[in-house]
Amino acid sequence: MSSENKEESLDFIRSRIKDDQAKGKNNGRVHTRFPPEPNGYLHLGHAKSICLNFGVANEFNGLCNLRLDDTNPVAERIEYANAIKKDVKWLGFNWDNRLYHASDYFDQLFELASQLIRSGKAFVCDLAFEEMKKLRGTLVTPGQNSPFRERSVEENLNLFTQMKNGEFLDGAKTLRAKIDMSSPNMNMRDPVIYRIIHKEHPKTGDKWKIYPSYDFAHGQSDSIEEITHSLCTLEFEHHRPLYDWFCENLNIHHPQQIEFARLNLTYVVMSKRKMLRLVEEGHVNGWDDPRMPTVQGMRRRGFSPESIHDFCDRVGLAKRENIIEAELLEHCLRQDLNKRAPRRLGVLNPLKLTIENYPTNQNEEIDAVNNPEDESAGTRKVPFSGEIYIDRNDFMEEPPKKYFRLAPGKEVRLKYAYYVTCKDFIKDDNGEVIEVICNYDPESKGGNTEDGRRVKGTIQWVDAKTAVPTKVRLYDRLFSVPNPEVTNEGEDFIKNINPDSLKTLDTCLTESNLSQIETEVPFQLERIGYFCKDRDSETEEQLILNRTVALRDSWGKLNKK
RNA sequence: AGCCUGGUGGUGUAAUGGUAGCACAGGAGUUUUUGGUACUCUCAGUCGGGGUUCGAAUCCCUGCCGGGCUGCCA
Repeated sequence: MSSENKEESLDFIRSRIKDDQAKGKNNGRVHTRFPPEPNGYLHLGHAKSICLNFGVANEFNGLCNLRLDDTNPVAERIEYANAIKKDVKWLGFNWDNRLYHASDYFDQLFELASQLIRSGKAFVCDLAFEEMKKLRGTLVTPGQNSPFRERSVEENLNLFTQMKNGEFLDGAKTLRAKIDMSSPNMNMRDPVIYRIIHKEHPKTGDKWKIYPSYDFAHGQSDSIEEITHSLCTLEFEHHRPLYDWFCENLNIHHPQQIEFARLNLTYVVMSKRKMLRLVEEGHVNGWDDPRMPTVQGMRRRGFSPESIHDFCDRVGLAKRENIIEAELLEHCLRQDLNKRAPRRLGVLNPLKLTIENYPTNQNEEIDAVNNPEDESAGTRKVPFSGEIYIDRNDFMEEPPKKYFRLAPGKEVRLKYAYYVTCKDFIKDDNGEVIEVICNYDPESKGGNTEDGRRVKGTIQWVDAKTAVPTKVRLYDRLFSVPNPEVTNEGEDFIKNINPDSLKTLDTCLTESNLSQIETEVPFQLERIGYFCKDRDSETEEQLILNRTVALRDSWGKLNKK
């Protein structure tokens, strides 16, 4: 029954692939690819596509290639290509020996273009950019044929070879497919398939002076790699007729292009162009800023690959436009971290707490549970003494109703340690509380007593002598509105940046066990949130923590009302 | 304006002619040595109008609304 339900709830792409496989299309073979252009860093939207393509291959007993779509040397860089490979790997996917580049196929692509010329289906056009634009027509009016459309095959072949040899300047000539200038689909109005670019290519050096356009490179690369299902986002829908036209007219293996809606997330922007602006204008500290939805940013923030997989599984797959609520991402993150992240103690805004009746100069080691969700994580020793720090917001001189924490005369449990009762507190000249004086109950070691008395409040603490001075970066949403694209007249998304998306706390204290924590491996500071060590800790020679995500806070929520 | 495409609770996604379900978010509660977690309950939906049918989210017609398309970007 349950497996039946599972089958029924396949997304539209998977059910289509399943049908194809059942019908024996491509001999039941399933082969996908993830084809990023190496002109920027991967983001969560790419992660969705990666999970889809590699996931489908995995589920249908097929393969997925990684292909760098490097057909335009003007924008592309090796640096990006390397980052892409690293990110895909980090996400946990394996392309084995199937790393390809569109540029691997430049010879074959040139030959395919020549074949098109020989069959009278492509021609060299001398029209300048503006003239070509003019003749293309508009959305509602048909275009006109290029005056160069009827050149002979021989002339076309010669000119194309001359283009290849670098005998013309950039933009002087193009190779165009000969399709239909009156097509309602602009992509079919004799699209350019090769353009002249005198620019060194990261992979092929100065061998080529002409480069294939997306439409001519992408589908043909799919075909060469014998891809069966070419999954892409909705904006390529109008290109599918062209994709199909090339395969048919070249008489080559014909993969099926299927389009799906791209991922959008609230409180961020997900386009390369907009993200570039954030970086260039200094609104964030680079592509790997933990506030960025890039794979590298998320990694630095403390996201696990598993949480991203889970998210990509849950966002679903369809053709309708969507904006996923950031809360879902946070949910996936917390769910993963909750069961795996070790617990530690720390205070963000330290307030001194002195235990008056604790024996002077006594020290102890308290046993603390590493993860209540995972018994195998065991316990650790945490130093304790009569001088500790608690978090400033865990003490109130005049507590509101239902405040379970420390206040004059009230008793709380120091997590894993003892019950303490507030006897007094000290203020400075500004009226700010600077120290809390307590007595502890020696019988309450471990956090409970034989008399079974109920102590509702439990707070975290750190030992004054051994605590590690720590800098903490509290990250919040990059934008202050769910959809940053929605702006007033004359303004743009930059206006919607959340001015408080990063707050740095310099005087935090964390338990001594944190000194040997690994970079980018998240842990939980109990009652606060999940954090991980930032790589800046090395250069600044101080423990620097990034807040991955806060714990859900029903007390804070209650107070907002 | 033309062409393509889509419209199911707040959000996302199922149900393909037969009881509109799931998740997140919201609300209420139980448990709790994290105001965390877990668990329970709950709020809330088929874009409108016609038609076909015993029966329509699903099929047909029509209207409305959203997205995309006039790069030698991908």
